[in-house]
Amino acid sequence: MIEQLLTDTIKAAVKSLYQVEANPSQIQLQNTRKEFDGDITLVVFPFTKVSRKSPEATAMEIGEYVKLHLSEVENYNVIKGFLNLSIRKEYWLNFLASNFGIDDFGYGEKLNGKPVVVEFSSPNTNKPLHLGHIRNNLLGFSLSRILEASGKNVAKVNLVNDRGLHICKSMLAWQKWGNGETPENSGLKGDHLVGKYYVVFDKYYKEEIATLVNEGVTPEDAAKKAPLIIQAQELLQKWEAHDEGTLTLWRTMNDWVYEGFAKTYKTLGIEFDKTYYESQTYLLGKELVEDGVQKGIFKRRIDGSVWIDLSAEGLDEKLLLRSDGTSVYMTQDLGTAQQRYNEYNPEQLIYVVGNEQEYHFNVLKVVLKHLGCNWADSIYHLSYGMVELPAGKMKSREGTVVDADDLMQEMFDTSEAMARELGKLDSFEGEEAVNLYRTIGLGALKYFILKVDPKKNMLFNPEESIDFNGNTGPFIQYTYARIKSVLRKAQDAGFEVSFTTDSNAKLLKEEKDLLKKLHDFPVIVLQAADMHSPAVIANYAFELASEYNRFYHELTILKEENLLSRGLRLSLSQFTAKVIANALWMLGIEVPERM
RNA sequence: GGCCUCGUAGCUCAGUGGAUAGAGCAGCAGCCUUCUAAGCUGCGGGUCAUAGGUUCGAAUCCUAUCGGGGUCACCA
Repeated sequence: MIEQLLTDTIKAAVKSLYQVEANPSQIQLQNTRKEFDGDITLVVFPFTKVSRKSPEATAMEIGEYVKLHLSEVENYNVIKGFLNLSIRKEYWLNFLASNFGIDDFGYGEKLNGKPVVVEFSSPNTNKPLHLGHIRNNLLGFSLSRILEASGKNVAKVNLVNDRGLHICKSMLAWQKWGNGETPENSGLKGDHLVGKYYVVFDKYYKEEIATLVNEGVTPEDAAKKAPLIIQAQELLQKWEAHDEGTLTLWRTMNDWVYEGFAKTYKTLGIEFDKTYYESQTYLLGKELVEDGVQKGIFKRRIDGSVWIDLSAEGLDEKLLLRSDGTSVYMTQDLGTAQQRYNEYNPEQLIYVVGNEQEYHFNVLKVVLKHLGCNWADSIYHLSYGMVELPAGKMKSREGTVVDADDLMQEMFDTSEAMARELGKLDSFEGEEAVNLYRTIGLGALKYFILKVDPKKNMLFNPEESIDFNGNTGPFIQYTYARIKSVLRKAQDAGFEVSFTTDSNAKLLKEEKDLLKKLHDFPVIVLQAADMHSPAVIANYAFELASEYNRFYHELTILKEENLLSRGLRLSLSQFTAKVIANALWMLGIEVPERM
């Protein structure tokens, strides 16, 4: 790569000119800004101390040395403290010739290292998936693919939270008010049906609290003493005591939910290598806690509850086991972390979980360290912000939750309506048209969510967000489809798309800019894997597509007189299409061959 | 209140130590005998929350303040 050659040469230049060994961090290379001549720019301010000369004079000296000693550098110019280096067109042409046939261009070398385990989705079985889960699922899936592309061995795992008080609430409500309703006899999707009874529980629970408050009970006490919540707690105890009737109902209702989830995941286009269920792992956590009590790491209070005091670490006291012996969230997570370590011995253990659980993961790490698990440092919490609606936070009780299934359907419908309006569907028939608007609708949704930095809260406006123009997934898909169309026409006209560079080929400024953009792709992938951010890939994909679209305007390939240029442009187009497809693959977005 | 986090154009977001801070949307003005106008070109729009500090250089790092969000449960 040219960057390495430049770094080495600049290092030699500094040594020869100023008799000083240059620190790698001092050699700051960046892409030259569009408005200046040159391709790669060296910031020379860091060297003015050793050169004892003005920034301009220092840049001139280094520029002269580099031009003389590195044949790839054609020329240089100096503006203030910036040394702009022009790279010979042969370098770019060779880069294109040697890479445009490589299918996995941009992907890192496949390393046979320890696996990276990525946990994402992690749904509860008491309600259907909503917009917040969509952000989680898309981030987790895309992150897995980026890591995979960077050469890692990735295991995508899902941890279904299928037990706990919240599930008992749905079960209780169904027992009381369900009248035997099933997905079959109601036509409701299983997860939606169970979610309905979760809401029913909440409704009657609220009523009971209100009644108690009217009788003079404080709201806090009312919330604890309402008959429904007590019955739900009893149900949880029966569950943990393996009561057969409770277990049967629990299995039945969970199966309904899983059937619903499977459909949602399929529509969203994500899958997992392995799915864990908390009902099968929480006991491991209890064992760990008992172990900790034996070793004196945790303390058991008189009422039977188990705690750890983390005030020395600046955290609070934390409950690890309830006084009635049932496990809490932390108990389960300790167990699943240990299990994952045993099973995978991972290089890194990534959890894609919302930022409201940052405290939880800090505690998890510290508790594991108290237990002597040095591998706790390999835990990384990819924390993402909430998705907000124009009206504010999503609240299930107020019915402001954007349901995942509804949202995707709406995206499909809108993309179909748009396509019809633009006349895009005219040459498509039946299933092909259906697939197209699903691909585009999903592309719009995925890109919209992934282009935002994960750690930030983001706003989702249902009316305005469904956009297919500008910085959107469909724009990038459109660019890809257009390139494919060009290539088809060229091939039909008998032009060879395979190409070897000829130093006589013209290389326009636009072509060079596009090549530079493509040239950066492998670095972008590594960067995104490092900072765990699909947003880096998404924004790159848009910039690349924009660059090509502007350039496309000038193309007129099929009318071009100069055959050499036509060959260059066709291969440049093909290469661009491949990089776009690779970038979109990492985002989990499909590319349509025509649209 | 303690801790964490965010604050960039009317709106949604990039940029996280370098040059004159960028896109898209919205607004205005143009461009379809060319491969596909889901596109392209141009115009207007900024005290990078505020005040200090660090340095050759700060939207970016540090401190304080203001504002939004999160968290500090025998919920998950």
